[in-house]
Amino acid sequence: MDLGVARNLKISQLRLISAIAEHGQIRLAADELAITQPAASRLLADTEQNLGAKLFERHPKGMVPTLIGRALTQRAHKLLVELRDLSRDLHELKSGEGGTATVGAVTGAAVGFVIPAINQLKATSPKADIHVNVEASEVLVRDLIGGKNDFVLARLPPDFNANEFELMPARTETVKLMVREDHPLARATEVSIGDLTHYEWVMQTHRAPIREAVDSAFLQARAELPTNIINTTSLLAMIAVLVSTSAIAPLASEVSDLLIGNRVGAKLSVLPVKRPIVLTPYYLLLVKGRQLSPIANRLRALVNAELNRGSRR
Amino acid sequence: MDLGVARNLKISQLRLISAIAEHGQIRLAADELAITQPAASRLLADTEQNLGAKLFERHPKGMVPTLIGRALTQRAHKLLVELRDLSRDLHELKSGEGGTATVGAVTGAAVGFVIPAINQLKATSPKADIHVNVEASEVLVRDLIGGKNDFVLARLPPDFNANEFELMPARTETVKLMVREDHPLARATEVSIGDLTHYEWVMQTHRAPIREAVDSAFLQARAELPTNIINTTSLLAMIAVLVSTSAIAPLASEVSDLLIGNRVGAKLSVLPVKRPIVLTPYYLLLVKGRQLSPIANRLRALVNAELNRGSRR
DNA sequence: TAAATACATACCAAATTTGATATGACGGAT
DNA sequence: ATCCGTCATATCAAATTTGGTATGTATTTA
Repeated sequence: MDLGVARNLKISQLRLISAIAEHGQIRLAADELAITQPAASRLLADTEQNLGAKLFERHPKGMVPTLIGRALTQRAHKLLVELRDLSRDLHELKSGEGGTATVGAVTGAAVGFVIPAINQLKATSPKADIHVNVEASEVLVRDLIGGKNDFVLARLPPDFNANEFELMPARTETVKLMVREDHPLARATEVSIGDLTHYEWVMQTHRAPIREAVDSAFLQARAELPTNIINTTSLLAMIAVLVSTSAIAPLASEVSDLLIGNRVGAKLSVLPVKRPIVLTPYYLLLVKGRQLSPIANRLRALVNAELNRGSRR
Repeated sequence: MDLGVARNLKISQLRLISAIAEHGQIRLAADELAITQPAASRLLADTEQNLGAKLFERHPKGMVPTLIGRALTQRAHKLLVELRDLSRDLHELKSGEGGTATVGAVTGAAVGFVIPAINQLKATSPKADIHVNVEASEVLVRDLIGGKNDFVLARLPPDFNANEFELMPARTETVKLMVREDHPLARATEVSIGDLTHYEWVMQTHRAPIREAVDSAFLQARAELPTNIINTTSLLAMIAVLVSTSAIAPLASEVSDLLIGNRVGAKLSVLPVKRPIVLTPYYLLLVKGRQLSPIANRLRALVNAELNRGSRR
């Protein structure tokens, strides 16, 4: 991974940047770092030279971040939080604490299989510490490899080696284009993706599989991509936009089915597009050779059973 | 901020840890860092000594992360991504690029005011680059201070200094307890929070304001806290659990209103609790003295207008 | 006008880092 | 038994870092 100018940064520099932004004075920041004011001044100057940018404007009564300084301060803060959490993780793991089951799933799989399995597990073990991550496959698989998820229901991104994983029965996921119930196109008998270019859209940003699947559908239809788009990952925001505008939102079919199904009954409709928009299949993935906690193993077995109950599509 | 053992970490160590985990061999990791294998071996050994933990098990054919090593690898990766993004930010800002409007809002405010304002902005500037962060207040305010959000609709957490902000008209947010439409308690005329201890719950983890408000309501009623809880931040997961179990989910009243209102019409009900569960008021917050981009200023004005249209509560 | 406050620069010395080469230990493959 | 591949250790030297003290500059305050 190319870190650019950040490759030479030091944690002390991040701490200084963050402390100056917080206190507004380098003298106070120096105190926090337990160094003298001249040492802090030089450290800041060195940092600015390394980065090639002025981070703070100097004033008689202290310092104020520049625009770049604000951006850097925000990043520095995130980094420091991450470092603190790294220490905490380390401490907890050394103590033999921290036993949870963490399962990751793409949205459809979360709704269709993971939640039911968790509900079953909770029936017998109501106090089990279960965490559900609903994310894109790339994030899920990377986190699986990185040990953050115990197992995941996700697609296998192309640049990952399938041999590293145990894969369970495949599932195919499709995308439904949602609109509000009284949308101009809600009662259309059939629409082509190309007809939808000039509508408003609300969806995740680029690189989300759903977004790529939608972009791909436009390209395959040789149609222009939409440009009137609100970017958000929040389902809530999407629903709010859908019911108050003529926007279109692409959602996984399991999500769509949940929302407009009898149990929830949201007043949304699915556009009948000529060619279904299909996402690549997803799998229950585990890393070969990795041991799971007993609770994670039980949850995996329950998810597996849920997958096997439904017929293949 | 106390970084614990992480205070002495170096970026080269993070890169090494991440590269070893990725490649499985220290020789290949050394290649990636452009250092010799013995240098990498010593760097790893020094890192393990500093952290007081073994990160990798050595084998004749390479290395495998230990449990602690997996956790560290995941953190290291996050840190490296953050550093890369720091460099990218810096590069973009130096080039005069990167003009967006980023608004943060708690869930109710997002639904009630931000989405409508964005819809209006989009009507005249459909290609404006707008980002919406729906998070807890503490995250939003911290990110506001850190420059990540241009402005936010959030509560002011107690340990923040109100004088740093421009505050706009206050709003009070209440929590509604949601259940599926045919829940045993759905038609109750009145329930006490204490009656709900032994039901299943699905909600965010501790420290989320909604979770704290719910915990507080139980404590004020001198009732036991529920223990049968599924932890998730995903609204989708909550809805899925609600419609398939007898679980209760606390949601902001604006979210609740959106879901069960005429426009969405989800088959959920609100439990009529005797004492309303109230969250602290939230505000439109900006940092004093900070300049916003023109698009961010316009969005703020529109949000302000939305706030002023509704009557005070 | 003098004092106080805040940041900047110069210089110094000790400690640490950084990366190399040379070589050893260990386990697996042939 | 030998060779190969991978990781570990020892040693060295150059460069860099780290933090200090002393002092300077600029602005504000009393």
